[in-house]
Amino acid sequence: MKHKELVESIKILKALSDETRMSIYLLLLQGELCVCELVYILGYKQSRVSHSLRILRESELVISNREGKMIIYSVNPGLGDNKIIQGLHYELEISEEDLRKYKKCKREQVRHKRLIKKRRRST
Amino acid sequence: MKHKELVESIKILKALSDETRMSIYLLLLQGELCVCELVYILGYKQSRVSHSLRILRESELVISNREGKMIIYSVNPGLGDNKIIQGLHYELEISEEDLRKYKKCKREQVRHKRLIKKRRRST
DNA sequence: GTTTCATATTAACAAATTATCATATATTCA
DNA sequence: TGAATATATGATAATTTGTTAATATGAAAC
Repeated sequence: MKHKELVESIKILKALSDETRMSIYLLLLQGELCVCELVYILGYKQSRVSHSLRILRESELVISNREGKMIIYSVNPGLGDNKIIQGLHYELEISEEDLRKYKKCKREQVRHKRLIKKRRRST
Repeated sequence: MKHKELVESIKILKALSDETRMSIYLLLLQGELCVCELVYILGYKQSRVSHSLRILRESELVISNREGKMIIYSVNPGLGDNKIIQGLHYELEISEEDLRKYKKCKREQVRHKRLIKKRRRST
């Protein structure tokens, strides 16, 4: 049925037609991130990020993988040959501020430090 | 400012992330149409079509031109080199039913008959 | 086992969106 | 001028969406 494809595409468009979710998506385009890194970079409440990620997941724009306590999100490679997505990647760019924060997050190794925090505290 | 482009793109995505508006847009991709033709094809209330067209107009996805009593809508040719739009055109297709109705509308010359209706009646 | 940490989920609420009805505007024709 | 036609607009109710606070889940450390 042709109509189903259309509904799927509309779901993708709707998922990205929100600044919160678009910011997250553009960040994930830089590389995979766990939820706490996204919270760190964007400064949003954790539940806000989680809800947004759920919608991005349900539209199949992103995928997730558990790694221990953390859940790592990344863009769905299966959508690589979708022309809408390709156009989007060509046309849109992460904001300068988000990129700056992303780099800071990586420089400070936010994810890694969380992983070893417990260990340090217990010694 | 980079951010403004992002907001503009999100506006386009939002405008198309609705079945009513997407149907209208895909129909206009077939060729320009007046409001009464869209109402004829889609079977929606006239105000519903008008409101949808306004949002498509405000996001600059479509343009309008008055021709006498009628207002003719068409896709904005200015967006031709937008990669998102290009991907959209590649990826999405009008539904079979809408296409059938579109052809019927053209075959029956719905627009033209409206224009001459008055004349005929007055003779 | 309990505690801690990362994330998801639920519930509640305000804000935004959608479709419709009724009405207004603008154009043509007589 | 006034009637008829095509479209736009405003107001409203119904629905959906986005955010938050609070709570639940699930994994790892102890």
